[in-house]
Amino acid sequence: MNTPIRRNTKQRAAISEVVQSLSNFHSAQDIHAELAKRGSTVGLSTVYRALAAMAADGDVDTLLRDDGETLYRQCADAAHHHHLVCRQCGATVEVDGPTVETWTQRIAAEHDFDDVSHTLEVFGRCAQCRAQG
Amino acid sequence: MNTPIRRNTKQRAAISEVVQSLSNFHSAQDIHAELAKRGSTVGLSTVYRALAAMAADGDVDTLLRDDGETLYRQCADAAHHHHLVCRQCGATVEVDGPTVETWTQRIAAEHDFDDVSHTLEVFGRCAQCRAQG
DNA sequence: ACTGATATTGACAATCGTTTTCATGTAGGG
DNA sequence: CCCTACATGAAAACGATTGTCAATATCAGT
Repeated sequence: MNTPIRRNTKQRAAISEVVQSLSNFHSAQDIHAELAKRGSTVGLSTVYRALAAMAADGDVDTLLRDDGETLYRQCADAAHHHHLVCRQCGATVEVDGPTVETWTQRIAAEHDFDDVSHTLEVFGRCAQCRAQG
Repeated sequence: MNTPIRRNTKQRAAISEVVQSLSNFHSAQDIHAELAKRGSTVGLSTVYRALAAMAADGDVDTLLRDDGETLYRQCADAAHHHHLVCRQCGATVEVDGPTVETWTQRIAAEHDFDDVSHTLEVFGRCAQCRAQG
């Protein structure tokens, strides 16, 4: 049950590079397509595996879309934070929520729950998209 | 583009009954299986369609699991609320979060976002499961 | 550098939840 | 009772993700 040692490969470097160059959240398939567009021949399975590993290491953030598709994003802050995402253009703002964190703790304590974690995402329409209509 | 009129059928009644009898969150497949166990022959597609309709009408709450599977639950309170779910046994507590609601509004306003909504779920381990180890 | 143990890759098949298709059944207003 | 839309169910289609497995590449130790 020991975690396998992680190796540095061209493929992972390429994937990492693409994820960094893309702002906002993108699916594994998106990233694979972008990779292909740039001439890379990385396999789709590899993209999935690399992204999963990066997410496990906390190098990228994940977001579950309504339809169940998983989206990945390179975040500026490695610490725990949440996202404010524009429903239309996908523009993403990283937000810190100390209020929410303490609220979560309190709720858990009140109901005698242990080892708590939470998921929180905020969706809306950004100023730019609103201006356009 | 007008919403179709909703009809009352035996199938939907059966599905509704099962959902009510099951506490906590369950997948469409779970519900279909439970239906079968009780002698009903409702088709899987029908279960999916009925649950989607019920969710659209706000009659049941939905929860997206990490692996993308959608879970459904009959909630006591029809109003907006969140859930504190035990990771182990699935026990669910409905919690109200005025703090979170106002925080969300503030964050959205600060970044000039419009028409905001949010998803928030809290996971943990309940007292009972902790006692068992 | 060479080597060996082992992590990684990629093409493809398999899985699995969910949606669609379409012919048939049925609710419910007139 | 009769329409006419909506609903059903079986099966096929779908789409994201994961597994398989032989070939390959990484890297620590020599």
